[in-house]
Amino acid sequence: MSLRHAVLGLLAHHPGSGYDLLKKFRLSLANVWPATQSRLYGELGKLLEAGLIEVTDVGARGRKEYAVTDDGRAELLRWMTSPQEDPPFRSAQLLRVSLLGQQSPAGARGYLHSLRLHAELEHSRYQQIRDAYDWSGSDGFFARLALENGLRFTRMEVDWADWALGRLDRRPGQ
Amino acid sequence: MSLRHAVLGLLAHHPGSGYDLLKKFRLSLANVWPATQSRLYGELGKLLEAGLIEVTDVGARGRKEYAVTDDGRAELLRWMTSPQEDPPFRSAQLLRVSLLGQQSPAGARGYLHSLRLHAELEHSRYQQIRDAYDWSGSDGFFARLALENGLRFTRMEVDWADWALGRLDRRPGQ
DNA sequence: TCCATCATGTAACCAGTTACATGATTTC
DNA sequence: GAAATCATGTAACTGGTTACATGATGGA
Repeated sequence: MSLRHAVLGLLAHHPGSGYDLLKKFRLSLANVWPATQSRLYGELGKLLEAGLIEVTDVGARGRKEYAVTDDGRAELLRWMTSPQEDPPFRSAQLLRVSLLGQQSPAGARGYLHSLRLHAELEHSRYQQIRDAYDWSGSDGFFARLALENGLRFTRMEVDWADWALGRLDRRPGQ
Repeated sequence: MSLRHAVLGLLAHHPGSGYDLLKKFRLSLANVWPATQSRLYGELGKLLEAGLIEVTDVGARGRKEYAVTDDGRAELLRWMTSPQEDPPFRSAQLLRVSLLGQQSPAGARGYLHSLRLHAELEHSRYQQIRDAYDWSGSDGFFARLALENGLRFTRMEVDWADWALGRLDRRPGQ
């Protein structure tokens, strides 16, 4: 249940409409917690019903501006220190690796290669983001931390794939 | 839609009942693609209906032994080279980091500390698994690759947390 | 005989996806 | 006047969770 908290966090930073939030999800939060438009509006409705946000303004074209309530801010802080309720870790990539024994040796090698390539592309994508922005503002500080995590993660994936490919080559028996 | 492929992969390796599979999910696959009992039985039903698996034996206590069909094997191979249909990446941890600006500086530091601690515990848990098993068999080869990914990931998280904490300390202005 | 384990399922609910639907306002 | 953008929503479906429910069998 984290889309809820992403919304609370964004609205705590600055009030806005569903449409405004959607843009933030497409930009800064896309690599961390992507959200679809329909889901976002649904969650805004639930948040409103639960009293965690409120409508502070209704503008042109039916635009509703939302802001967090005190209850919402409390819920946000509660969640901040509750990592135990996070969704369990799942990785289709690692699942494939685990099941690679069902593949031909060439297929297995090919998959590890494609993982390596993908990680490398992601890594340079993150590098571009890093180099394109000015992170000195107070706004960008924590986004920069998250980005660094992405950079290091993709770097790790490339290194790991190299290690795995090496081990596969030196594999005893077949 | 990957529980489906986890099941196909396990059954392709060796036929078995839902109960058998459940044990494998609790042991080897728990860190990669956890599954609940109810979901697993549900998926077996769907797989059967779709003709990707078949019942090869009915034993005591209503035990049904399943095996993959040719269609199932084909589907497994198709999925193996289709990473584009994987679920989108989401991380509640990184979402928290991104929203850490809503916290007090002490709260932010505390959260990064707790992340570091958690990563360290996970790392030593993986180390214990690595040291407790004999990975030389053909069976364990790919599981060992997945485990190494976990080891490197948790290592990366610890290093990243240290880097982030250092940056937080040296943060200009407040 | 009792307990652990084997063994399978259902029901209610929550989170997320894709596709569909509608209409107002601004800008060229 | 047409097109882009602003703006909000609904419906059908899939995947996942927790909790509930039931019963057989083997060994102490």
